Amino acid sequence: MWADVAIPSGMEMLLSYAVPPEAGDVEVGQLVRVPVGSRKGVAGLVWAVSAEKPEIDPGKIQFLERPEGWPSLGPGWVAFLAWMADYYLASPCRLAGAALPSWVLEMLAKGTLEKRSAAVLRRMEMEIPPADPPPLNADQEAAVRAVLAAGKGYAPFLLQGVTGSGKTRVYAELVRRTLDEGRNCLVLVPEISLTRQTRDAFVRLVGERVELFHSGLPDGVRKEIWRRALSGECRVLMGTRSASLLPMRKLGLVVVDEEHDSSYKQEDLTPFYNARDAMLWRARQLKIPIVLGSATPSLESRELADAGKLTLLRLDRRASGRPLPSVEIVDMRGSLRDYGAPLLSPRLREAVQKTRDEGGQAILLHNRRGFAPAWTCVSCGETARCPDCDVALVYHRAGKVLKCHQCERLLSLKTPCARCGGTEFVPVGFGIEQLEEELLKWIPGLRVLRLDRDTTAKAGEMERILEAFRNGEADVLLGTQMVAKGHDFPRVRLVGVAAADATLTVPDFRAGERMFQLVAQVAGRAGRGDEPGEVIVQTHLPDDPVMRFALNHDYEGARALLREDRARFGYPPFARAATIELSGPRRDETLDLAARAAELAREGIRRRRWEGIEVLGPAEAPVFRVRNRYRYRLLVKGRESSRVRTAVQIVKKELKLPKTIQLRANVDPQSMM
DNA sequence: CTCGCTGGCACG
DNA sequence: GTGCCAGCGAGT
Repeated sequence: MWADVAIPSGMEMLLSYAVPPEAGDVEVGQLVRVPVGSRKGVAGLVWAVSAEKPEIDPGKIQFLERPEGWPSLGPGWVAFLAWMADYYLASPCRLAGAALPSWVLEMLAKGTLEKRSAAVLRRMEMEIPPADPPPLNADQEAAVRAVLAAGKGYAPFLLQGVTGSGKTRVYAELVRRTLDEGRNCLVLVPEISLTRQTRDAFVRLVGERVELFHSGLPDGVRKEIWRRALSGECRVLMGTRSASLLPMRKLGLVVVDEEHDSSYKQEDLTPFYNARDAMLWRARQLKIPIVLGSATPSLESRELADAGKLTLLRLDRRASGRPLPSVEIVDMRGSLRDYGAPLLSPRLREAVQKTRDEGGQAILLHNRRGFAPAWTCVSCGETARCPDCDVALVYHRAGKVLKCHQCERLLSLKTPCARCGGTEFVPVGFGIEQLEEELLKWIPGLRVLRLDRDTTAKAGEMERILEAFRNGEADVLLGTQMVAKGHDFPRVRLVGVAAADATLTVPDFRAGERMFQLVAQVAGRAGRGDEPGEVIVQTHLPDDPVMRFALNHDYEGARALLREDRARFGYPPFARAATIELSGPRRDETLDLAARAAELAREGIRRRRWEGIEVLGPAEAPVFRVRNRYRYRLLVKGRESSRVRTAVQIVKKELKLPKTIQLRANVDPQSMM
């Protein structure tokens, strides 16, 4: 018996090994130790088994070793990873690397099975109050019944419910029913920042242990969850993107909350995958129901619903019966001249002040880190740039540094001007630190907590800040993107968006959709308690049609408009796309290879006589140089995903790359270039 | 002539 | 990914 083994690494190929007679039968999904080159005892995952001898030099074949005490992760789970590898054009080895935590690999290599730490177990203890869910309202009841009626088998749903309509209540009911049948549940949520409170609310609704899993948790805790997922002890798992790769046993239901959220798509590290789409495949494989939920479904999902590929369930009324909060728009054109405060209009300032004076809380959102997005030389007008990347350095007043938001490199404020050597600079533009300062200046004594990547760099800081806000230790929670999502603070009466159009400045076909989702989500934050909510949106584009729809909570209107644009320009959901990025230390060499890649793709398409598929580029990436590597991109666009991916595969296979040049393929990219 | 670094490659 | 070997430049 022989086995093809994936070695968690950057390797392209599987390696074949002989199964020693004493190991008995080896199953796909087993963890093994194998020799690789001169290294012995490297961890690997059995990807395939065969009774036939592999077609390689028989002298090369070595034996694998089956370690004691490790259960198999299961052929089904490996089939899932194999689908991911195939669909997202990543090697099995990469998938094994992404899905197997580093501690598994280390313990496997060392051959020691560490025992569980009492401290970790103590930390993971939680109080489980008896379930105390409010009764389902008619809409919720109908949604639950629709899912249950689908019975056993693959059943995908899109639960479109306005903010405050009680989607969570529906999830909880479905989870309870699934647990009653002795099956386990996976609930995906978009960001770390909101997992704990969502979990706590969920525990009360379900009356069952709900494990949390995300990359911000200590290693020991993740280790224990992984173990419990695999043993089937973990009955309800709530986690972020990475939780989709856990080897959950007896899975009977998947929920993907806020399915439209872009954080489900991993695009910084390979494999580039979308956990939502991966879970759709997984649910089909396991023949179980899956519920994608959102107040503002992605155009893709909503289109699938129209096509009958997802069953649309709707919750059109708020559970409380209260109307959606009114959204007020403040025209910021001329704000600097008129108010002297570029981020804080008098209207927003008064609203914050009033909220504070009445004992309420406010959430303010501004999606720009730092104090000023530019640092400009007064003598020659040159803007300070990162030496390694093609971006302006951001002035951080709190840390008294210039920061590159691409590579996080720090530079001293004393760094002389690259053009004229000048040493005097002025900050230009307005970041979140500036809004913080304006708030403190205009509203004396205001207690502000800032939540952004810079204040939450330390582990646990995010939770601390959110907890402090929840405890009423501040009047205002001021944050970037991360405060928009799903937080449910009962005392929040006011939500303000400082610059709602900031997302539109990025050249991206999803910019409009993102702005709509942002404003709609944020609008849903206010007035969740007993107080009516107030939402103030500042913008330089008060007449933007997407903005108007967002203000009126008009999803259908926005969808119709965005859909028209996408259809006209041939973007998703009307076309499928993939990008190929080539990066290298030398500009011309990288461009030559990118051009060659484009040629190969076009040639492949021509040879197959495929119509309706095109290759655009090479073009410079939006940030051309990062960490001193030049980046060129190709875009492959077509009606069928399989053809688009095949075109990319042709390039991956046929393009000979020098070691210094990197190729990264991105299937279903978040943005086109 | 040897030591040490770097790049390219194979690993079953 | 990682170790190994070849090839080359600097030092004794």
